[in-house]
Amino acid sequence: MPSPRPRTRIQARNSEAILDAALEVFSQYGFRGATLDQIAEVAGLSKPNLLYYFPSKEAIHIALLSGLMDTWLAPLRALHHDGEPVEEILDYMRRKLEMSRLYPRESRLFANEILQGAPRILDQIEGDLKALVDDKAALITTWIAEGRLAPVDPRHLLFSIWATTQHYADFDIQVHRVLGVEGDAPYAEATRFLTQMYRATLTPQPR
Amino acid sequence: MPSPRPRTRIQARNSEAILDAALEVFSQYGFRGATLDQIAEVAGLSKPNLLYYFPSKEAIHIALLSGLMDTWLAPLRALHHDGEPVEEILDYMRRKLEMSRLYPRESRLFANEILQGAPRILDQIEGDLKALVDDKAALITTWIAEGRLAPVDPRHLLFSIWATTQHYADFDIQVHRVLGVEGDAPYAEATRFLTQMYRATLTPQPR
DNA sequence: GTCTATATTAAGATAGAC
DNA sequence: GTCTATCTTAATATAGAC
Repeated sequence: MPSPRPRTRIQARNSEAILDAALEVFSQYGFRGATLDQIAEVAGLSKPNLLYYFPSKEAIHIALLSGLMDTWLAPLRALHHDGEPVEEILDYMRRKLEMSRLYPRESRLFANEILQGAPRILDQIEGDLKALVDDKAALITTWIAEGRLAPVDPRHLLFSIWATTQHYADFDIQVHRVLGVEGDAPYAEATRFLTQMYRATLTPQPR
Repeated sequence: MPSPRPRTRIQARNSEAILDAALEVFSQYGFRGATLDQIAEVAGLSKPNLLYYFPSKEAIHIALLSGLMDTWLAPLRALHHDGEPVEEILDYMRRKLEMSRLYPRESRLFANEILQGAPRILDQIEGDLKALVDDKAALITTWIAEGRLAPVDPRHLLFSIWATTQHYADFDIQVHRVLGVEGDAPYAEATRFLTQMYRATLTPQPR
């Protein structure tokens, strides 16, 4: 679902600016905590002009969320059966971590939505997301049965990958303050640590 | 820091009810997204009566947060040097997971505060939390040097424990919908999975 | 397409009766 | 201590000029 009427160049540019500003504000304060004044300020437009492009505050929020789930699931969709299982899952984890690094605002928007009870994406969670998880859990179960992966609970494995990777976007500020650093340094360290952890967890033990 | 003037029984009971209702609402919608009307509704009191017990919306929020950090750090403080290292850390992880199960609202309040840039607890993050993490990271480093723990990055290990355990409170609704279950069942499964994962990660490999 | 001005509702907070 | 009524500000949204 694209943003409304992006026909002329100026319309496309302003729609973009509004969605970008809205992502900034919604991802930090949630739907109800965000205000159109803030979004207009960040977008560099007047508040009525915002509502010329989108019919309401909720319409802006929905426009942001509608594309989000697909983007968020893409790394998991790319988990294929043709590679070496441990490395396949490690690649998935690293793709997810890279998403946190490149799109922290999208991660926080998603986190805010879930924290508030997922009122606008519950259907997708019970539909697309659950179906995809069921599918990939079956693949992981197959790998385990073949002895190519240590016997782990596939769904909780996926939860742990989501949790550990999204943590670096959602709890960004805590990570930086506790480490006493700025910038992307934590991501390099996290890649090493998480690779080590999941390799140890997933590598089958011949005994 | 206790809630204000809990002298008589009725005052104590109402203060309790307000804080409990506020926890419910703030943890779901964040500070700005929550309204006094909602809190009053949940508490079963009138809005002016709320403001008889607390001087402002912010005062209620601060009362909730002020005790939260200590509660949240208690499990980590209890990580001692006298046990067997792998089991000590597993115990810590399980204490943290149990906190998520028993106090999901507190976990979400904390998550909301961090997502919004931690405006009211940044000092404690850079102070108490960082100091505690530095202290326990040193302990973990010692264990590693003694060969009693696999060589892992101690701070990212702690981040991963926070992320994986808090996930079951903060993303509660997603976990339940994806698994297609209700109640505490996910916690039992998570305990098994996370115990397995951290044991594999932390057990030193003699080679 | 964009703005100023404004209508309308909701939210935080207070006054004052009981 | 608790309520109704109300003040004030802020927020969503619209009207209408340019």
